[in-house]
Amino acid sequence: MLTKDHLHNCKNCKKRNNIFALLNDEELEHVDNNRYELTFNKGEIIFKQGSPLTHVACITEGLAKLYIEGLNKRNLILSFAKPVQMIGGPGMFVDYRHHFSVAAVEETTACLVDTKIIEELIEHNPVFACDLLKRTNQISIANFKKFINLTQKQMHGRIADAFIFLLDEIYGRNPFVITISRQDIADLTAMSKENVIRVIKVFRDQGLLRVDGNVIEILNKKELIRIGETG
Amino acid sequence: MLTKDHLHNCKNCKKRNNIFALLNDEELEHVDNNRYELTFNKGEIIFKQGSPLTHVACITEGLAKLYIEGLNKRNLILSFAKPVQMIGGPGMFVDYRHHFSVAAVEETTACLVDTKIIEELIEHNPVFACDLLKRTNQISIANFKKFINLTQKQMHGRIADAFIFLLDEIYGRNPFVITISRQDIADLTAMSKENVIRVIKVFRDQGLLRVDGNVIEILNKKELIRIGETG
DNA sequence: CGCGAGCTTGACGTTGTTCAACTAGAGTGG
DNA sequence: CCACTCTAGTTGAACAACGTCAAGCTCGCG
Repeated sequence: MLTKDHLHNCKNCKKRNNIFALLNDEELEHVDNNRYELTFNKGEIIFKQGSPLTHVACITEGLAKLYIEGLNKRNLILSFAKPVQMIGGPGMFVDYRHHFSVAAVEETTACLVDTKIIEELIEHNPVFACDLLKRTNQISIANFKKFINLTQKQMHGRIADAFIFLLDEIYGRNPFVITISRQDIADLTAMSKENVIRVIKVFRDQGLLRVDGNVIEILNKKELIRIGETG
Repeated sequence: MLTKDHLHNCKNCKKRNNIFALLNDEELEHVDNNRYELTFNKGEIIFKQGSPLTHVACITEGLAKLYIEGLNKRNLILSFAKPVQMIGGPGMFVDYRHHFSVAAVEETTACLVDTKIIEELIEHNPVFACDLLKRTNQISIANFKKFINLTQKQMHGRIADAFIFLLDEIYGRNPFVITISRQDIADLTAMSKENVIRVIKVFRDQGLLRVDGNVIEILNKKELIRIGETG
């Protein structure tokens, strides 16, 4: 399902990532000529860990999860990508492979841009290169926080963090309908799905959350933040 | 303790990082004019987490640990840096702060290069920029592996990994004298120092290691690798 | 000789996983 | 319209993994 009808071109695109604002018309057109826009159904794989890295993805619609396929079929969700976010592989300049998988959590459309184009831009447009380095660094910093979360907090703190994250970074309103599964929350917090459910139950009983199936309402954000901070 | 006597200049330096081979004479001289070489005693802080990021460090002698200061005075060691490795902060282009601390594990000497110089190089030398992106990506990939290690392996697997790492990446010979403490191994593997000691004892009793104070000999590397792989 | 820091050990309690069973809801075919 | 099935969610109980606490040890150093 390839189409360029939906968005006429990168120059006028309302859903393009900020980084493309750093390009001149000629460069933008070059990107435009080397992209594919396509839509993935819920659950479908966008990038598969281990496969060749040939394109970066820019999410224009929906929600995708970025996750490492670890030991014994266990996954670890690194982050999510929603519209306007770009997913660039760390395999660039290294081994040109994907080091994590990306899958659509909801129906998701993405523009795929050839990595060669990105590399050309890096080489010829220093501002673009700096911005990319900035983004890479921001991801590194976020990963440091994640390291501490996963290794030094216990379950309650990790789940509290997760719900604050889902509210502030993903769904952006309260109450919200979660489109990710309990297993996804487990993969995000590195715990078993059974314990995810148990901790949610505790929070619900304490009046911190209202949970009705997939509808979640954060009732006491401050307390959740406190739990997340103290571990 | 500032000196430039030890190494006459960057151009002839035998201990410079490969990345500087990508610079021309003029650029190298620019670096040379904006660096300080200094020596840190064992235990001394080279960079402090949270402090302003003004320089990157190139280790020319000794061994340093890079660690996040987490919750309740607990640290997490991200990696080590030994001679010829460069330590560049992820705060560059972001908030210009250090996001981890760096401390000398042994007496360590380092060249400190102003981040402004590095940024100028990135902007004017695309090959340098690409190489830096490559390094950043390699670190990201290593961090993914660390995520899986810390969240999906249990203590025996993590300790086995740690000793293989110390042998292959840090000390490079067998037997070797560890200059890091048990607490450091604990911070590296995200476990308590008591359990580090207990697992080492098990490995010793199983004939995988010989341990005499700080002298370690890997007796059965294959089995340790197997334990590390299976978790 | 005594002191202090790092190392070691055992006992104990807590945290978190696993396993098995059960439930609810969404699709599917007769 | 009703079984049937499949998946996600839920619960409880048993168990394993891991951290904490307290005590004792070793060794270098003043």
